[in-house]
Amino acid sequence: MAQQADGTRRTPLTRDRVLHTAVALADRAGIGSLSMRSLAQELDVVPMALYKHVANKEQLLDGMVDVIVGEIDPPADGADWRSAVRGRVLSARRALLRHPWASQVVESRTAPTPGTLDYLESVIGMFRAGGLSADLTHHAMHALGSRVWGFTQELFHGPGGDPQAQAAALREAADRYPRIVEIATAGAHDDGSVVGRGCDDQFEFEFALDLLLDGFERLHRQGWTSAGHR
Amino acid sequence: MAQQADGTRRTPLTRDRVLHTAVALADRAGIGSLSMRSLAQELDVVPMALYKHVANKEQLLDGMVDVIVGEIDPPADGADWRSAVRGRVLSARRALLRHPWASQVVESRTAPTPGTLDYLESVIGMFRAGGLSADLTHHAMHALGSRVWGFTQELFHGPGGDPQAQAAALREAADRYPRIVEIATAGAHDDGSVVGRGCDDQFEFEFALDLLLDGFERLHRQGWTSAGHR
DNA sequence: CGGTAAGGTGTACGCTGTACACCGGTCAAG
DNA sequence: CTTGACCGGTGTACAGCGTACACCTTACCG
Repeated sequence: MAQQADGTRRTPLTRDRVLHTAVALADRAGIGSLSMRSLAQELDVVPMALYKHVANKEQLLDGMVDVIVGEIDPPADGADWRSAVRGRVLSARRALLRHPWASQVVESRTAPTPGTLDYLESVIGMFRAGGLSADLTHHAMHALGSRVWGFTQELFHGPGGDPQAQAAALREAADRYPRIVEIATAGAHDDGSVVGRGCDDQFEFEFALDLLLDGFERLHRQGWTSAGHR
Repeated sequence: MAQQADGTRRTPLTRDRVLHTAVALADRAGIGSLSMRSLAQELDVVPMALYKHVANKEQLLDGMVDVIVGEIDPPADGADWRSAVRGRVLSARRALLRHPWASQVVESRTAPTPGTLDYLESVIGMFRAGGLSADLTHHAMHALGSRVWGFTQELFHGPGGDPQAQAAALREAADRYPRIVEIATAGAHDDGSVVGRGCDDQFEFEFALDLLLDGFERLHRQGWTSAGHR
């Protein structure tokens, strides 16, 4: 045992190795083909061996989330709260985009992981250090929602197939959904002649993020409090 | 066949009956216990019978989404775009909240359903009727993201267990996550003595929605266009 | 009256997560 | 030096899932 056929000792399983291999496998093969069995095979081990390092699959996914959260850059210091938050969130976005399955897994978590709590604690700290009240910060965090993670909940982010064909199908339905078609083409590029590649996700994300941060700043400056609104 | 033991003719299966029974079952037993087998049993039919009315489970979920979308009130007319959109989105929220599993299922859809497209078409129409440019409307829709459905992507919306115990655990970790604890209690109620029931979701949702709508209105008034920003 | 199609049935397959018993190796205590 | 406990990897097994496929009954239409 702990020996391979050729007699060389196998690098032992650890929780870390399990987690990082799982992340790599999900990156390569998609989250859909990550099963306890496929992961075990990847680690050249029997499926049940994983359970010595991870309580169950849910906890495996929790651990994977924390691996990704660990890739988020530390807070920049010396910046005003607005750009500090902005920068951190965009860093989270970069981390999440590196792993296409990540947003889906983050969404599916039912309880916060330790890494998650650390991250939130730190983002909240930025608002507070900037002088925003605990009250406003509370509502700001809710307003950001999943956007703190750097992703917008896209309506229909799925594989979607060939975008060319999809665009064609949409144009075909232009009499039923004229405004969707109009909106889908608007803002996509300067020449609106082709439906083409769709719109710039990064731009859309920053647009919404800045809109929210602008709102927070405005409310902060005018000393807004939730007291009068409830 | 098509007879029950007592000889009375069984009401025949239809796509609609399948869909509505599925919704009711998910409401009652939770989305987690909705399987093709459990749904079949509910309909007093063999599992494979469902496949004569629904291509597969994904399409079943699509159909269930459209049932919920069908519960959204039609647009109010005669209102300015801002309150028209607001009202419609809040109606969507009411529909979604009636079915706790709905937001999760909506999120999991990979391609838009017909009902979904109708709804989006109509919301877009409200912005356009209010005079917003196709460009601004495009970005506005992206900014709203899943909020058009009336739900914020909550960080960790899970069962979470006893909130009392959860709050106690959080307070216990107050030295590790002091700002999270502070923020969790802030804005929850006027007397901050108890962590208690958490915060008012409805308020949080409307706060963020109004912040965004305010932003759209401001940009609209100043004739904003995305051209200069990219 | 007979053929066709629609709809409900039964069986079976491959996949999933994971419970539970087992067992070899390492290491500490007697 | 032996013994016993524990840690970590193994093997088998089970219940549940979605669903492919062949079948059979019934309703209807020419």
